[in-house]
Amino acid sequence: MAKATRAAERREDALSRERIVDAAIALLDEEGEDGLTFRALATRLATGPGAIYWHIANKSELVVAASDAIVARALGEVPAVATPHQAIRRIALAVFEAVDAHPWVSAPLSRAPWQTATLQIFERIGRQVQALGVPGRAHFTSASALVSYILGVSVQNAAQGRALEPEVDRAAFLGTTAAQWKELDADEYPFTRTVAARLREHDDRAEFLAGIDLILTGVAASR
Amino acid sequence: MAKATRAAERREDALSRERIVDAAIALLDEEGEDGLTFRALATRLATGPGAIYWHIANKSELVVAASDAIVARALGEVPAVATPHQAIRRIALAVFEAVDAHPWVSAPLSRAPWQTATLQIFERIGRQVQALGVPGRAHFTSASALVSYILGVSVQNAAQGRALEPEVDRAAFLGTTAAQWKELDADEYPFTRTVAARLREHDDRAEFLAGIDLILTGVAASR
DNA sequence: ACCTGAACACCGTTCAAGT
DNA sequence: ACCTGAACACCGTTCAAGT
Repeated sequence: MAKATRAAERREDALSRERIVDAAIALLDEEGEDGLTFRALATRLATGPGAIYWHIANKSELVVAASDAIVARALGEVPAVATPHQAIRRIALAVFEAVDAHPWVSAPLSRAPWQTATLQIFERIGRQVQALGVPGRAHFTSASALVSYILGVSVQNAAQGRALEPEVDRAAFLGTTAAQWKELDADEYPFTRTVAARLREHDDRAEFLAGIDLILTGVAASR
Repeated sequence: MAKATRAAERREDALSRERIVDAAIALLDEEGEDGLTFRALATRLATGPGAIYWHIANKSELVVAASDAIVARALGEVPAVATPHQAIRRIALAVFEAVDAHPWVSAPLSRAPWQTATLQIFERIGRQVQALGVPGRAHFTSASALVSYILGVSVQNAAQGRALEPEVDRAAFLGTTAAQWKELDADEYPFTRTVAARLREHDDRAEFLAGIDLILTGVAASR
């Protein structure tokens, strides 16, 4: 190891990929997607914007690394449970809540497919699908469907949260949306108008898990 | 109607929201997401960038309007079919293929929830769910799950396509990915390694529709 | 090897001035 | 009412120069 490298490692304020990613996560959480700029990040790391490029290729790679870290952390905290069905629900919920807490994860998750984060979710879900005891040829399809659904809902939910003014609470928001839906054109939106009433008692997490159960029922039926 | 307005309407090169959105779609299709700038758009419309702001509030609204147009067009072309199950597959496939052909639709679709496009898909799917004859309380959950899945897969698939170099064909890409999956760490990715072989015979559309069938099986079981 | 920060080549958006 | 285009306030990224 070169002398210069060791010296840099010893300084606790030395730049590193890890420190940069951590600072990026903090910035994204505090200021939102638009808050992450190389200038703001450099200021936070007490350096110039150019320094970051020695450790990371570009902004896209930085955001992907940040989202990988969030997903890895979330999956690492999923507790072991008795049945594969329960395990799948736990993994799904962990992803949902991670994206809900860090809405900026949506962008890399839906922009960079089969990155580490997606692959980790796929792997974790896939193992439980295997454990369900369905035929081998159904494994890939079932795991893919579950992962697509999980990502789809999580991304949609995060967008919902982002669109909301912070001071508007969920109940008020659902009430407003329900009212809007009821005023839609009766010929164009008959279904939406009919289910608008149901929106008031809407529970995102419960609805999300109900969808998981729907898919798992379908998977079980393929036995 | 004011004289000035009528005069403008008569000139075939007069600016209008519709002409702007059409030009934006063309630009997005030809140059990709980064190709849409107010300067490029203004050049194409033979005007200055400021002129556009008279008709459209900002870039976000423009991209949402463009994606709404794409989805509306795609849904408008879905043929009527015999069974609700078949109809749901057709609607799903129409969305999938629209997003595949216009990958930039992904961004507004996953960023602006319950915009016109999402609502239209929800409505169309919902009507067919009603026709399936499941109990009323299951309508909302079933339609939501289907829409989330459809959007999830479509967005993920579009990202896949965008990541690919244009000259790399699908077969070669799947081969490379399968090879990469097989070289993953055996302890960390046992499932992914196992299903890697299946990737070579992977058919995106077939896999997508298999997922739809999975959910519909689950919906039917809730009767 | 790693850091600095000015500079480059862009953006979206605004706005005074025109017609 | 609608259009023009210069100007403002930013960006991500590069790179010569430093240590």
